[in-house]
Amino acid sequence: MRIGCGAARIPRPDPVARGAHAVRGHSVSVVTGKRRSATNPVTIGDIARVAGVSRSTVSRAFSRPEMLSGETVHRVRAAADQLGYVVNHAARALSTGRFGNIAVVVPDIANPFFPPLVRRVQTLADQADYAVFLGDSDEIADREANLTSRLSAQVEGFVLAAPRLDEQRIRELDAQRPVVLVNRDIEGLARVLIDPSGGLDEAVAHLHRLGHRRVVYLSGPRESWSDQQRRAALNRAAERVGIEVAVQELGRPSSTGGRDAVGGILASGATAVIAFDDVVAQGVLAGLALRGIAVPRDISVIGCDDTLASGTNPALTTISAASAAAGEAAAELLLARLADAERPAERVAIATHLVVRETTDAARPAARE
Amino acid sequence: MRIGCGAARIPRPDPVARGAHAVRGHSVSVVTGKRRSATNPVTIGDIARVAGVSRSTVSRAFSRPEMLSGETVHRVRAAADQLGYVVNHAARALSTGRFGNIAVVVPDIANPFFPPLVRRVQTLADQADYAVFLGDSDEIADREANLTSRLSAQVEGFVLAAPRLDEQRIRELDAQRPVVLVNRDIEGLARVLIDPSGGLDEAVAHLHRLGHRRVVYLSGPRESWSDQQRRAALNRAAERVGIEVAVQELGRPSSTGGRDAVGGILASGATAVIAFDDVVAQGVLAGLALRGIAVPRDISVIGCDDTLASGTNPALTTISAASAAAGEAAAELLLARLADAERPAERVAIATHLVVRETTDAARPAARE
DNA sequence: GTGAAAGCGCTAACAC
DNA sequence: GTGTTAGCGCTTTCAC
Repeated sequence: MRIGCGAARIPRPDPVARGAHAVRGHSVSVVTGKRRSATNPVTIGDIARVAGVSRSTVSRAFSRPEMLSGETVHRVRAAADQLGYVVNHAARALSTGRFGNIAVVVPDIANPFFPPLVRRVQTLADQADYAVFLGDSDEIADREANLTSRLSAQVEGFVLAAPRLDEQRIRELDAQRPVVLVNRDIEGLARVLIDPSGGLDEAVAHLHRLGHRRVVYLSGPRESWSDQQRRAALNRAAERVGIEVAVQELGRPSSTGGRDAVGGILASGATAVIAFDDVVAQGVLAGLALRGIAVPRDISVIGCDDTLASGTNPALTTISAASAAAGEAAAELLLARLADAERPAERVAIATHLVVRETTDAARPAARE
Repeated sequence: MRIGCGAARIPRPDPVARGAHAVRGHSVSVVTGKRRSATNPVTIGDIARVAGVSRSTVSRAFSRPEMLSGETVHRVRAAADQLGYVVNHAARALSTGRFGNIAVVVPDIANPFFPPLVRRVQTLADQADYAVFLGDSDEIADREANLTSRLSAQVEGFVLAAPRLDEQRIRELDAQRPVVLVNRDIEGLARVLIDPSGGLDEAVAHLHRLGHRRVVYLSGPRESWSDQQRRAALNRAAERVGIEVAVQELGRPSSTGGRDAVGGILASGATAVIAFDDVVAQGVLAGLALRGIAVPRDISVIGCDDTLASGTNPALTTISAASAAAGEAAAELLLARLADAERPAERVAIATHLVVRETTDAARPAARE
């Protein structure tokens, strides 16, 4: 048994002994008799002891070094480095309310629209010393609600990308923690909106010029703001030039969904397809290929989001969406808001345009006309 | 001044008055007069007051309801629901050491190999009531180190996917918190390994059968275990059948990297290309198309990971990698470990095979031979 | 410039 | 079965 450790409670025998045994309340094999703290391997108290100062001083050395003598700061920092200290944000948050965490919630991280967005958010957050939680709602509003409420006690703010939640719940969340929306337009909230109308106007004009008079729109999820915008913008543009639009409901955007929609597309008699996104469009391409229907000879296909680059077969004409740019704008909005609570909730709009691929133009006068 | 509140310290006057003042230390514009607690809007103490029980009882009603009378549990839960209570995991962690968080760290979330993996991890974690942090190291070992150390005080464990960190630092991390590796083989650590040899054997046999005798391998990042494995497995298989392999170093896998490699590929005189992953292979396809070189007539291309489905042009022959399956296995390993600390670190292997696309077989006898 | 003490929200020995 | 008390790691008045 060790003797002579005068401290009121012996915090931690020594670096080696530390880290060896179980958690409070559990009787784990006590053979070694060692145990590390519930959370941090090295705490402010450890540093205080080594540096010969109080815990407050150590704390200040990190958060308000200007309050301390340079000498002290240096000594504390040295001790911290030596011990390998890393701040416990959770504990800090308990007293400051600042977690140093934000959350990004998406409907489906496997949908190629979102990874570039998430990546930008993560990068900017990291630069501002925030860590990021990722929530994947699987396109389900209630799961999104669970995620956000679960997370709200650990984050300072949210980026909700294409949220499926109803407006009411989003407003409630925003009342708790600052929220930045991507592709969802709620008055008074910070939001980044990708406006599809520019790209769709061009797409419709393009199709019209090529002789198409009837197109089918393969929709996205009902809850999707983007889908609503695209639908509306398409109808407006089509009406203007005298093109007829038939909508085919698809729900969750997926390649198989697009493939399975081919039957309906052909039955509709349309000569061109505009898909909710590139993933769906790619499925359509695959489905058409299976039936031996040639694109663009027999039918034209246009996607949205420009997520598949020129990788499809044939290379897909699409409408740009700039998801990374949206992620960047969202992160900036949120971080600025966290840095300055008084900042008003801004609204950022991102324009789109038609991207016609060089290799093959998916839009052509339909042979069946 | 309020009198008669016998408690040693007055916790909080009442629900309305609460939230009425500024953040500790900050003098915020008090016009609205509203302000919530540093972290949670409603705490265990609030519930205790409403339900007329002690805070411990409230706590127990959630963590160990079987200790309490059904009546009490019910009353507490009712009060909690009414107030809209959500547990503060950070505070809980401070006393239990259990955060209810895990972290997934990837080199590049925009690389299509990772989203399905991350998604599976997130889904399984969610089911076990864990929230997940996402770290994107941008392929940089030091950033990965920062992320993991930053996060280690808020998570119970890590999934490190294709980590770029050196073995030593990974071991140190694992000593702090359980780590599960994906595509990195470190003895004694839990890991999920996708074994490329099956698929590469098939690919090489396939190419050999078609008459190819010289292939170029477009490598991945040096730090990548997967790349090392693929390189080695390819060399073994090639040697066996008498095919010559030229390696072209590429670093970070990207479509543009693949496209820019085309010059070197052509100069090498090889008749087939095996790329580190599908993204690179797609870039090669694009680069070849730009030069008017036909695949598979003039040269054959095979990818890895099967991340682009049949969306490339022409549809890409590739080697399966099952990133979702890897994510699932990794999550299971980690969650099992968290539920039972005594569990040994397992090693899971995932086999691969060659996926020859229906539309067009990218491997053919080279015309230039 | 630095230390003592209280407290963030929660859990867990230890009474009763 | 339930309340009391102490304490997780950190910050922050308030003294000195």
